This record gives sequence, structure tokens and C-alpha cells, in this order.
Amino acid sequence: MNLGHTKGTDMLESKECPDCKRINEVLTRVGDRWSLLVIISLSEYGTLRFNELKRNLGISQRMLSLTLKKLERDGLVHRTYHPTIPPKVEYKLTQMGKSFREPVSAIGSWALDNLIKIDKAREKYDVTVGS
Amino acid sequence: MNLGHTKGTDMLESKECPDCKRINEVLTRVGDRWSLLVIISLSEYGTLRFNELKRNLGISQRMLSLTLKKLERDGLVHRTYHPTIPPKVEYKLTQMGKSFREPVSAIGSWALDNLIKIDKAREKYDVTVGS
DNA sequence: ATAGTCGGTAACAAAAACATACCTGATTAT
DNA sequence: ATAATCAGGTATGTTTTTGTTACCGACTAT
Repeated sequence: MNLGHTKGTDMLESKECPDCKRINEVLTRVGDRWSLLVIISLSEYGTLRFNELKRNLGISQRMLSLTLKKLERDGLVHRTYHPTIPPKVEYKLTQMGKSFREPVSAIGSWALDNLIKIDKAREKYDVTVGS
Repeated sequence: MNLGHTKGTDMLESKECPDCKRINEVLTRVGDRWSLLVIISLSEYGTLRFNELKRNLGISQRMLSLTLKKLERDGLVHRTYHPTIPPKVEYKLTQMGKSFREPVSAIGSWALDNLIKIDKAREKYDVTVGS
């Protein structure tokens, strides 16, 4: 008995939490998994070439290319092109990139500390809720 | 003159960076944008109902439902159901959820501090690289 | 009677992420 | 000659994530 548009619809009514939106923006920008892993690698090794990153992370050429371009565009990574033969391109963190390393490694440490707890919580949840 | 499989293929050769993989796991679990925003909201307000969160974040019902379920499963959020009429469901952080709040707000603060810089970097990049 | 609240779910559409394979051009190593 | 290296670009698909819309039951307020 669907009489059309009589029932309530779910509009999005975001108005509050002004900061949340902006945090949201940044998180969607640098919050994907490859970006963070690239930043972690660069912060550990200082400077890395394209294929060094590729080998370290097990990322595909295409995703690495896209990820580095995004990070460079956002001012987190600096790219240096040496027109030698074969070509040599080096990537390193900018100042802003380095400053981002701190909150990121905070998350990383927490992750390492709590992985086991999370796994256990999952098991318990899956048992009680059961599927 | 393509003779088939003679040319090099792009294999993925991930072997190094043992920690990266595990950090990756947590980041893919709680690293999506809604999870972090839910955690931030709960840490600020203590306890929130479903629709309160929905209004605060401007998130769709479905995404909030999925996000909360994931967070509950991972042991970061606790759900209390009051079978009143209308029903009342309250969400709050667990102990582990609270411990996660610190690294999360570190990211949040960084995001707020650096949004403008990122925007400027983008502009500059778009101009020099041009489209 | 009709619309609204509450906390969701199911079905579907759109978008983003990711994978796979192949291409370049100059050069070196085999 | 042939293959390999370097740093990607491009084309095409698949898979995952995200968002939209409608719907539920049980009640209240108009």
C-alpha cells in the first residue's frame, strides 16, 4: 500500500558541529590507507624513490602514483625530479608533512597496542550476536 | 608487435615493513571518516542517542548504523538499549574507546590547524601544474 | 485521519578505491 | 637483438564504500 510520498523521508540536516565538517575534509583527503603508509615510510627513511616506496609498501604503480600526486598537491610531500638516465625521482616529507607524522604515529602506536583487544572484542561480539 | 606475455608485468612484491601491515589493519578498521567523527562526538558529549549523533554529524541513518555497529564490534563503543516507547538507544565510549580518543583528537587538532595551509598548497599546485 | 518521533533495515544507485595489464623513451647489461 | 631499469601514463575492469530512498512498528500530538 505505497501511497507515494506520504511517509517521512530522511533528509540530511547537518547544521551543528562546525569543526567536525572541517576535520572531515582533512580526513577524507589524507585519511585513506595508502597516504598514511606513504607518510610513515617517508618519515622513517627520510627520502625514497618511486620504486623504493612501491617495493616497501606492496602498492601498485597506479595507486602509488595517484597517492603521491595527492600528497604533493596537498603540500605534504615534496617531489624532486632528476632528469638523469634512467630518471630519478625522490620523495620526502615537507615541513607540514613532518608535522603530520606526530598525530599519525600516535594512532599507529595505539593501533599496535590494541590490536589484540580489538580482535578479542570482535570474537565476543560475533559469538553473542551470532550470525 | 605484441607477442603476448613477453613484457614485464606488475607484480606486487610486498615483503617489508612488518608494522605497516598491522597499523594498516587498524586504520582500515577505524580509519574511515565517520568512525573518527563518532568517536570525537562521543568523547565530547559522553553519551548520545542515535538521532542525536545523526543530527550532530550530518550522517545518513544507514552510515551511522553501520559505523556504530562496527565500533561496537571492535569494542570501542558500548550500546545500551532501553525498550521504552519510543525506543531509546544510548551510545558511549568503552574504556578502550576512551583511550583511542587521545590519538584521535591529535589528528583532529592537526586537521584544524593545517586546513588552510593545505588549501593554499592545493591552489599553488593547481596553478603551476595547470590543467 | 494525518503527520511526526524513535532506531533502525532492505534494496538499489552512484562513486571511489583498487587491481591488472600494457605502453613509453633512453640507456645499460646480456 | 633482447631484456631489464627507471618513473610513470593509460585503459579497463572488479571490488568496496558510500549515499539515497523507502519502509517498519508502536506510539503521540494535531
